Amino acid sequence: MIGSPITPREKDFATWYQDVVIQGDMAEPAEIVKGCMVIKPNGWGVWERLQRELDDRFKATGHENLYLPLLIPESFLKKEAEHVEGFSPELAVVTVAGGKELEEPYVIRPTSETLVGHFFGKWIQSYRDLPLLINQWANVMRWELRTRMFLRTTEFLWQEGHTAHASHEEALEEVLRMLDVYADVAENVMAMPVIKGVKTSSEKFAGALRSYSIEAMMQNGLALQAGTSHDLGQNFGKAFDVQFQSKEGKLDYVWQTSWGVSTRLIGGLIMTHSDDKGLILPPKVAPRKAVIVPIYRKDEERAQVMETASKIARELGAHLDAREGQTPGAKFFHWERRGVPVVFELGPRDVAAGKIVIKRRDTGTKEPIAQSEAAVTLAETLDLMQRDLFAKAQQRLMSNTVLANSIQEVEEMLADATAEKGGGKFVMAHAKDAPEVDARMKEFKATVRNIPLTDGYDGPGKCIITGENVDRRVVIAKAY
RNA sequence: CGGGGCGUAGCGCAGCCUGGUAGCGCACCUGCCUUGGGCGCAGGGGGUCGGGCGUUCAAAUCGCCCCGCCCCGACCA
Repeated sequence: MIGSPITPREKDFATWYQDVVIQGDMAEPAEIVKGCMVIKPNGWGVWERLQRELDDRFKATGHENLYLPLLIPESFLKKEAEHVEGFSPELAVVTVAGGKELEEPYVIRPTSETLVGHFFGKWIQSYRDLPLLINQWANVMRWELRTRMFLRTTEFLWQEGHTAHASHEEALEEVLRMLDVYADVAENVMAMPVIKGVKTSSEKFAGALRSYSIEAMMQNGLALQAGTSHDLGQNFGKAFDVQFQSKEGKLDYVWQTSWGVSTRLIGGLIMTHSDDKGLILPPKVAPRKAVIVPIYRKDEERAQVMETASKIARELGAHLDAREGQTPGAKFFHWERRGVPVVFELGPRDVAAGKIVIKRRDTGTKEPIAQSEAAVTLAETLDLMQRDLFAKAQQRLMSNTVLANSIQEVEEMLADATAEKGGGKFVMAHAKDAPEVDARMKEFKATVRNIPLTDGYDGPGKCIITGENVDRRVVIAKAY
């Protein structure tokens, strides 16, 4: 329950994560619905902020929101061979409705490429209809065998962007543009450093030509795919007969893209910043940036403290914790585990001196400041905390990234890494995008996370499995 | 689907082996007292013991069946 101790990261990282989610009042398992969760107000508040940051950027890049049905005719999924093969194991299917067996079952959307294909076919006739840039905020369902709150649940929330273009070049630009948007939000809003890259063929989205991802490193060194952007080529255009007439009067299939991030981001956020005391939220995503805890003994002290506290709370837009019957100590713990970036303490001594104590969640540092400077100091502190959190995460990413020049080295470096015990690393090695390479990695439960878009190392080299030349090192890690 | 664990008050658990009609901590309610890092004291409310069947004078406890949840693995954003 809320108020219970939090398992230290050292002892068991996976349990720590669960504890932080629950103690931080972010979410709880929906015990009555297998694999699903209840996202509580503190967690939903973070999602709302992420949504806004993302949505603003989608609009700024010319996209419009719409909404498509939750149910998809089963036959739609089957139109793209690779797509149906990839998704069929995890589909939930509606076969009975209104008390009758349906003639054709509906699948609950696992993603909407097929519906989009159908409607794009209706909406697109000529090159004048292109590019078509849409996005949907929705829930999707994938029947996962193993779930973890935020990281993988049966039902989850996301946005899925879908676009159609007249040329492959233009589509590819879109794919990379949106990957940049994701990296921007991850790094500058969530303070979570990521590596942009291309997925290997065996890890790509079912039905795509190529998939791109941003990969983040959690505190246990495991990788988390935090966002994906797909170059769908003409695969869905052909499957759903989405043709347009070019300026020259020729018919051609459209070039499509799709891209998405989900509530999984919140899991990444938690595993990037939080500590053994609970949640730590970067100021830009925190539903409550600052809370004031009043301290008093007698009634006359209470009156004075509360008057000053509510005045400052109004000025700062901070939340005043005016709950009666709770000691200040209990309140400090309460806000600490919920990840509030800044907590102010205001007692009789401070009121008398015209001061207030400001405390930072991430560092735990506490200092008295003049009340008149509270607003400025708060703004500075939030700004500094945002940057410090990013710097700290980036430092961790760098110090846990290692180079390897043989498959044995890679295997050794990742041998002890698990979600519970930690010890994960990003191992940079030369490796080809080939099935035998992925298969070899799988033997020790690692994967090629992606092939970075920019080479931060020593350029070309020989693949550690096939010996063939490849032009850069790839990210190999164990992942969620 | 395989391996492990667990279902007893809102939450966390004890009781079960050795049957006798349910208890502890936290939370909650009332009063007093306290308040600069989880206050204290006193009193109080709250239970189909996951479900079904069976054994028995008697089942939380023994037996059989079922259901659910969590963790670990195989699949995956």
